[in-house]
Amino acid sequence: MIFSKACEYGVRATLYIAHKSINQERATLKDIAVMIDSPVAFTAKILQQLTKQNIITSSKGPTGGFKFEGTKMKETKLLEVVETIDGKEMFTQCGLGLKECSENYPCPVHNEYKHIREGLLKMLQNTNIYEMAIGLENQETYLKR
Amino acid sequence: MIFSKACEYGVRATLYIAHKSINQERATLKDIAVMIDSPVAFTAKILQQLTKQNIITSSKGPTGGFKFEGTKMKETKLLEVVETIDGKEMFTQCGLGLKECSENYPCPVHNEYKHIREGLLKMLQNTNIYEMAIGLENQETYLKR
DNA sequence: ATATATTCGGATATATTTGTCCGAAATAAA
DNA sequence: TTTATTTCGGACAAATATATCCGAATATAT
Repeated sequence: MIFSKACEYGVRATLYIAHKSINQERATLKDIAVMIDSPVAFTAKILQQLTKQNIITSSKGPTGGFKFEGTKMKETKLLEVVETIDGKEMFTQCGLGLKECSENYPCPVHNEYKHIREGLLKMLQNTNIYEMAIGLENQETYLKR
Repeated sequence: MIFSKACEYGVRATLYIAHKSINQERATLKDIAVMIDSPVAFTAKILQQLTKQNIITSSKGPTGGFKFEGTKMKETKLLEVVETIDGKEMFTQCGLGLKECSENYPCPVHNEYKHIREGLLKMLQNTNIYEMAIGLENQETYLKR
């Protein structure tokens, strides 16, 4: 509920692609959708966003698909994926929806909410794609069910 | 973005009602909508939910409106308001949308996300309506703009 | 009694998110 | 060059969230 459905699919797809890239394999849209259990065409749109942001690369035709280029996977944080799909607003906006909420003009939950928001941001900044893909590799973590 | 728009309005309305109740005054729908800057009819629906949950009470007719009964305001935590409107799912669901995500079958963000979710839950459990209404009373915090 | 002010509840409208469809473009292999 | 396989992009559809409208029910005061 913190992340949109699109973002959930996006992160799962990204991690699956990373997992494949570690083994020098491309991931096709069909493959991805099956492996992360997501709607194919909707997933395609999300992958296009990630491709435009140069997080992943795509190629068409047979042998085409999605992958991480070079060391990109090790340099990319979860935050970049989330921001590409859900935007940065969730890390800046007021918990009660006020436009002008700030230290000088705080809403009633300003301080308490700020900590949550910052915790989330730090978590996403500190989590990198490669490390999570290794967890998948070792079957310590999963992307569907 | 963590809370729905309905929930944002609901919390703001609740705090305004609490603020009025401290001064032994009722809050009418119109009054509330103006003071928290929310759409009137939509706010009405949300207040009905809170009334059905017995968080606030309502009365019809002239002199009618919404208020906190007796010591209710001091006993009510922010969590109850949020759960009434947005449900409990946000405190239990997987960050990547998996149905069966758990300690035994974790998604790649399971542990990291768990801390965020629990932090949010604790924050909402520890925040009570009365204390926040006092902040409004003292003009240390605000409900609109 | 009547008029007035309020909440309640159902139907409807609008906006956004989620999801689908399909033809075009690109690429590789036969 | 043809065929097969893939992503791309635009239009469309469905589901959900947000918001409005209006008459009914209720309560108060005149």
